[in-house]
Amino acid sequence: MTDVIPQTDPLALDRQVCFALSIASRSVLAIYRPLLQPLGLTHPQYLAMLALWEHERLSVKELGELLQLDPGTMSPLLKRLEAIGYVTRRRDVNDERVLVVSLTQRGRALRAEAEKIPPAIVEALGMGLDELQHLHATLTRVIGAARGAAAR
Amino acid sequence: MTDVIPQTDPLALDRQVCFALSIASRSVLAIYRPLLQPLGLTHPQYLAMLALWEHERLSVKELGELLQLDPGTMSPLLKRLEAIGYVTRRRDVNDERVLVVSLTQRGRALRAEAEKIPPAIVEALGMGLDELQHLHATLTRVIGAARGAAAR
DNA sequence: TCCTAATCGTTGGTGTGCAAACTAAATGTA
DNA sequence: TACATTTAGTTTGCACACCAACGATTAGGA
Repeated sequence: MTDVIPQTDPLALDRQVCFALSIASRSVLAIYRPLLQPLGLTHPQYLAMLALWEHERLSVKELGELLQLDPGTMSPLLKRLEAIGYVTRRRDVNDERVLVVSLTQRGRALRAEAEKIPPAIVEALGMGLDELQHLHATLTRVIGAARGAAAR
Repeated sequence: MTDVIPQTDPLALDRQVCFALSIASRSVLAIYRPLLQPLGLTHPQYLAMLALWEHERLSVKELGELLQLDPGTMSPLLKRLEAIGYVTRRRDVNDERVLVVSLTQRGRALRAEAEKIPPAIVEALGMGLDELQHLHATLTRVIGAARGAAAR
């Protein structure tokens, strides 16, 4: 009972879940930033690399679906990854509409560096693994609920 | 036990908390968007209005601290709110460095419209209030942990 | 086969977020 | 009082994130 005065205002800033969600997301990204900088990656670029380390080659559309990002967001992002030299972008031979993104040798090699990041984050956050797993589960439920709402 | 094959790869995309956090944040914001559009507000602008409905008048610095946003982000955002006609921006008479942001009549009146939003969100998400409160508490812990890490 | 519709990615516009350089104003100190 | 320092906002540059319009390609149907 930290609040003597009951918070009844549904518009109180510190009661908004969306507000907590934005800040939490930005705060956690801020921890990644210095760790990703040596790799030359931003956080969305890092997520794209994670997807490629898992799948080796993906179309822009598939990557966008995995990361839940617009093609208009993916397109320039992938061009930057290509400019750095971590991926190649080539039209599919069987369907000239689709652009296949593949890892370069340098992109594949980067994985070894990236493996240091998750433990560094956990260490920096100072939260237990069980707690983080629980958070992950909760967030997954929110994502499901939000996507359900969007579909309606 | 949905996973037959144990997920041991710490770089698996769907195990990253940062990934879940980004997507959850964006997914929830997507629910706000159509609700805020009639008010002519983006989500960050909505958060600024929440702060002003609570405090009536705030300096740019104070607003930035409340919303955890850069002055470089606040500055153009507040100009847009002024252009719409919801706030005024005036230099403080006692200290010409600080810019005081205050609500206009229209800005104050908007609150009545905004009151419909939180229940609409809860309804759309279809999650229980207790569940949302629990999420809020968890996010608050993450924010604290992340801010602690940043300070180190 | 020809034509319409659907698919895939790109481009341009707007609005954040963050960092760094900059201006104006106030503060503290010699 | 004069000057260096600090503080508050603005501006610029870059990278998302989303939307709408567009061009190229493919698939489907008359």
